[in-house]
Amino acid sequence: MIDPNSIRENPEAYRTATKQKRANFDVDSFLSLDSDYKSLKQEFESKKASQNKVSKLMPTLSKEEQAKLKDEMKALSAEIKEIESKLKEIEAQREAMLLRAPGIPLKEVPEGKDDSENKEVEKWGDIPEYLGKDHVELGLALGLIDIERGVKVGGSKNYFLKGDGARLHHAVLQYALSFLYGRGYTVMEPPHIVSYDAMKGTSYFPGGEEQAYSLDSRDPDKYLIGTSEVSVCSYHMNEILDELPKRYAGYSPCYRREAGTYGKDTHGLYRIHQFYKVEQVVVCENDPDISMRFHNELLNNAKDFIQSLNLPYRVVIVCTGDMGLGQVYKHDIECWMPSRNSYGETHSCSTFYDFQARRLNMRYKNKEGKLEFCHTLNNTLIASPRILIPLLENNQNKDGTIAIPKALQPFMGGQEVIK
RNA sequence: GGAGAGAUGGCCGAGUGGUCGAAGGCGCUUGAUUCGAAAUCAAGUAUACCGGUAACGGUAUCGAGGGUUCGAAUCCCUCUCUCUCCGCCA
Repeated sequence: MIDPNSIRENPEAYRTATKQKRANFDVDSFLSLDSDYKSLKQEFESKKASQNKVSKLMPTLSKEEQAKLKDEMKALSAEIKEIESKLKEIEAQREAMLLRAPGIPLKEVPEGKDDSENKEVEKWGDIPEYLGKDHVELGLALGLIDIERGVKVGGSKNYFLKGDGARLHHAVLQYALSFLYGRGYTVMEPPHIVSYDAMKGTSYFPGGEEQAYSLDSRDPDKYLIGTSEVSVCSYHMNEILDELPKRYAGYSPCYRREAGTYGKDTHGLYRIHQFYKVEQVVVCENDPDISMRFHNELLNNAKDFIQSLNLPYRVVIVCTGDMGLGQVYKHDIECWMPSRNSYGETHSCSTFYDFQARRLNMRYKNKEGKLEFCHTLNNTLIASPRILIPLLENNQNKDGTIAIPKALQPFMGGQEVIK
């Protein structure tokens, strides 16, 4: 959520951001509604003030005087009620608009229409010779992945992992949790089913309803999370935090409807309805420098982690048109996926400033003792099974076996090879 | 799923129609006392928004929403959540 004052003070910046992000927001209709809202509210408050004044006087008066006043006050009361209902209506409209107002991208963010205009800023690792088998073939041959049966049981975009495939999947997740624990992050096992408020607070709703599974028939207002960011950020909803920063490692399954993606990335484990993710979440002070520091920390954690798995990757800075509504600064990390003959997105590192914290009503006392909204950030540490694509494909051997990266071996009982 | 009890400030807890943003206590802050501390005493101690340079004034907020009333923390309705008992259950 955007501070309405900030829109009043700097409408042009919001016009630009709205265009850049193709947000469903109109600065000028907001401003006009906002001014209606303000004047109506003032009218309401002054009428209410005179009513309160009389109410306080009432018990000191005689019966006759009271009766006389009551008749007068009846009219005022009716008037106030009418204004109040109008005010409520306009307030709701204003709130709905405000929820769709975009965060303004930092000056570092390149201008661009979509992901094709993201800019590569870093490249790491040598791309190995591709031996020709993709993860689906490898998975089938070694009994690691069974997509056909996944579809039989759960419909399209479903899968089974089995045997060493399932073990590798758990190993990489377990390793990720240990890794973040070692860097001072608090491991969180959060709710997978959340309320509308949590979805709204993290800015998935309104707007992202199509992408979320809803349990609506028997449990209205309950949704499956698409990332533990939703639960973990909402952990401090409506709270005043007395200790910052907070570093969390959220671990959860992620459920995504992937509506509108039919025919896109149909092959293998790239785009699926259910996966697991270890997510980094930071809540920190309301300060651009501090946010930037944490953005780099989160990005570095992810880079260090992939490097320890020895997966070639590149980092791109995400352009204006490919950013989410609330994000002001964002990098993606893409790992090399031989079967796609390209880098594929595996990580997404976002800085929100106070966009989510305002929606979540998550505050802290700053040095002057004043309450301020926190800043929030998040980044993937690892998402699996998508990460199995580069993991299997880049590590395949000529004899059809797969080398397990050194860092994962302890989490596979010391096993070095999948065969 | 059935039956009952409850939700008040940072915390505990009083408050069944008016002068209640809310007693009292705890906690916290400041001052007095003390060599210092404890104890004691005194004062202060919610948030948001609007107006004002400020002092200050106004409005809202007692789980959420609606209703009754000139006036609601207090009465009525709906919902959410918590607790206890019963049933079911990994």
